[in-house]
Amino acid sequence: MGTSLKPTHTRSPALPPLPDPQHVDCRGVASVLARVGDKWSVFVIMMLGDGPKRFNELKRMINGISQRMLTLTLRGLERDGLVTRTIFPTIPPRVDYELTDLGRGLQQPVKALGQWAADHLQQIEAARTRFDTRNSA
Amino acid sequence: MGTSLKPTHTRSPALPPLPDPQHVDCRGVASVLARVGDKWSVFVIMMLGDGPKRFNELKRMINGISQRMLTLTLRGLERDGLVTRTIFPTIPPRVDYELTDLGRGLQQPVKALGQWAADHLQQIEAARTRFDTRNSA
DNA sequence: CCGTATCCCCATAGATACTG
DNA sequence: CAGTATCTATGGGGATACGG
Repeated sequence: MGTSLKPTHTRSPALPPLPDPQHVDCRGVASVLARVGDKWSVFVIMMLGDGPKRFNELKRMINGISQRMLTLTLRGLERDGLVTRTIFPTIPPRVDYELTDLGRGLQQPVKALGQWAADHLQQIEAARTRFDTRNSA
Repeated sequence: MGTSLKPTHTRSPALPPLPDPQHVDCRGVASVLARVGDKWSVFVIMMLGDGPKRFNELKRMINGISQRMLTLTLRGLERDGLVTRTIFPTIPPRVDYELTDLGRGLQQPVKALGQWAADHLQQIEAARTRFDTRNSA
């Protein structure tokens, strides 16, 4: 947004326009990035890429996630409108989670990032080893 | 939506090949995503987009970051080979941080993600409000 | 089967003070 | 100017047990 050019408080000569984390846009964007950086969210989003899944189905697919964390992660994604939660009042109960259009949209940039990460993992790990070696010596 | 018309859940008795977070690739990718999800890393990477910056220059640009956090963030980025640290043994001392080629490469997918976040922030915030309203009632 | 509730640990962020 | 050192506190995340 090109927010109006209000000459703020005339405090400092010129405030940086974009990089202020307190700025609304930055904070909003950061909150989305935080979700991506979330330990489990990305995995869940990827799992749901090929159709709806049930709770325990997801739990089994994502090896290592606790029931609690899966619930919290799904709630967070649901809250952000990225997945839908559908309850089938059967016995035993059944709940399906499915990506929304918004969630599917997020998949692309996330995949791009994941692709980049996979492509450069070698370089990064090499850099880490080098750094650790230099520093531990 | 267009997901293939899977007749059933074809419950595979075997283990899923890709989505195991314990798998090396997944963990590696996750570690990169974690860095992106880091509260400050993305800001720093963006700040360095237009040339090298000094420590306090960055600190001033990123409103709200503490000295400690900036140091830790920069160390992490340096460790991953995303930024370089150049010391000028002058008085007073001067240290320049600059994006490496690797770091510049990471900028693109990150920008794409940031762009998506900015584009859909309205939708997400609306979803959050709706969810919170429904749930608090 | 699908969650919520509780307890506990420790990793991390912030504030502050000090050094090269 | 550019850090390091130290302390504290907040909360993320795992394990477990119980409820609908």
